[in-house]
Amino acid sequence: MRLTKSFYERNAVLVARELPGKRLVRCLNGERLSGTIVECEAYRQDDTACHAHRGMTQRNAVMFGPPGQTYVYFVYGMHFLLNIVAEQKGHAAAVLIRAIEPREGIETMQKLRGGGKVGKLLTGGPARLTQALAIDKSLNGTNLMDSDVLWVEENEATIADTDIACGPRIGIGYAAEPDLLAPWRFWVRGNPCVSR
DNA sequence: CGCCAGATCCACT
DNA sequence: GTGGATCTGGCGG
Repeated sequence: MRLTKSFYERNAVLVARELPGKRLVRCLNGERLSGTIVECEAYRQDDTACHAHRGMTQRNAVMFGPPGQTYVYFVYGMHFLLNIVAEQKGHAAAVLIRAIEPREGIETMQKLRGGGKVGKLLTGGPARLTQALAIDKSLNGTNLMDSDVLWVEENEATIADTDIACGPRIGIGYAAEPDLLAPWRFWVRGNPCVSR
């Protein structure tokens, strides 16, 4: 069953805490590629690590829109990163998906990644998973509640609260001290696909 | 192993 | 013009 708007419209930190264990599904040429979300991070409007903290721009506009849409952006000249917009329209917030554990379509993901990669090297890392799932800027603004190419659904197995760990976010050295230290990264304790 | 630079584009200043 | 919510391969210890 797909996650609904009521899941995404809450505080991004709460959404990020509950996304690990859910299943990210990408339908590519009729094939289901999917994996369990095992690592993600929350970003909020008044957060110096967040792209939206200086206000709306062409790039981050979707973060200011309604929840449950994707925010896909390009960094470092070669990587796409996948976020899910959270909170209500007008409150810019999103959750960066940092790692998944592959479930379906693993061979296709390996081809998309250039072959031979397994475990953490296949889908552990925000740019690795987008490459494995063929997610690029053309999917920016996708509505996860009604898209037929990308969505998030419940998994058959859930993760116990005690197996969710949290800590500071990765790669935000430019942020101010309190934001740098905020424990807004959540991951499945001990999962081999977590990026680090 | 770990460290570090290069890759390579585009939105924002 | 600058630098980034990253990854990879090459080099040195």
